[in-house]
Amino acid sequence: MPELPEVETTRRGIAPSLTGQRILQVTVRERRLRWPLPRGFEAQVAGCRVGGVRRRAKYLLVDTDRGTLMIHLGMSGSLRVLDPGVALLAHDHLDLLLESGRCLRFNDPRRFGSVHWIAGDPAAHPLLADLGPEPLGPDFDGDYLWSRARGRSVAIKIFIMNAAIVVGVGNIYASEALFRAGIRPGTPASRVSRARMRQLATAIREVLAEAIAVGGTTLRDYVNAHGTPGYFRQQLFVYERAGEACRRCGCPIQHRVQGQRSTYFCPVCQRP
DNA sequence: CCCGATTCCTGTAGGC
DNA sequence: TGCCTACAGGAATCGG
Repeated sequence: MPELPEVETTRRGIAPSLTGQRILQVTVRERRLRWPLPRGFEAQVAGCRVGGVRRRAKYLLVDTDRGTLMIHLGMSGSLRVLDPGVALLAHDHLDLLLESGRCLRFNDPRRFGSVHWIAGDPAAHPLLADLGPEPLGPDFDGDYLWSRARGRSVAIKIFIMNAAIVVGVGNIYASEALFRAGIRPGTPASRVSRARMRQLATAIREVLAEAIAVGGTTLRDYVNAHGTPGYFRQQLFVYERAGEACRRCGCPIQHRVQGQRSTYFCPVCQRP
């Protein structure tokens, strides 16, 4: 499931094939995505020239000379750059035909993903306007996390998965970062010390950077722009390892449901 | 404001 | 073998 590292890997994969290209044709096969694709979308996008591809949180922003195409991969979405003539698969919802002859194809079985056309300033879009800082950017550190956690009783794992606090941290990397920082996922955010918050911020940055370096995590569906999986799965310490031995201390990894999400932790390495 | 619950969707896995 | 159910989850939205 695409979190920040998978989205960033996708961005790096598609950007060289898109930048400078004119979008010749837009084909929509399924409009019922997370937000329905409006009529007229095709006409707005066709004919645009791509300036570059950015990422904000888990959104991909394709900048063009007329506006910005914003794409979210949801939990099962993928974007691939394909040579002409590649056969359609189930859930291939959108194609952008490029002047190179290749095609950017959006596939999303569960349709939690979305595609928006933004005519104006992307930063002002309602889905982007209230987002917290980028975890790999200059505005994110332990002191920031600690100050935002004042008066918050919510569990620290829920807290760091809140995009208004910090973006891009999903279920996998939240569990992994909390393991590295030695913090129990259920600890109230306000009870995490400033020193621990600094460790947590460092752990979040490190786990995301390491995952990006190996192309992200593939559990089931995720593939990058070239159709290949990511390899961070073999570096996971706790996620989906319930009952298995902790790689640091050997104790069995525990599993809980927290905020309707699976959470994993080591009861020894992550003391209450 | 804060926080927990609900909702969207479909492929997969497990039980019988 | 086949049917049914539970589960996976990003994030908006709603209700308390």
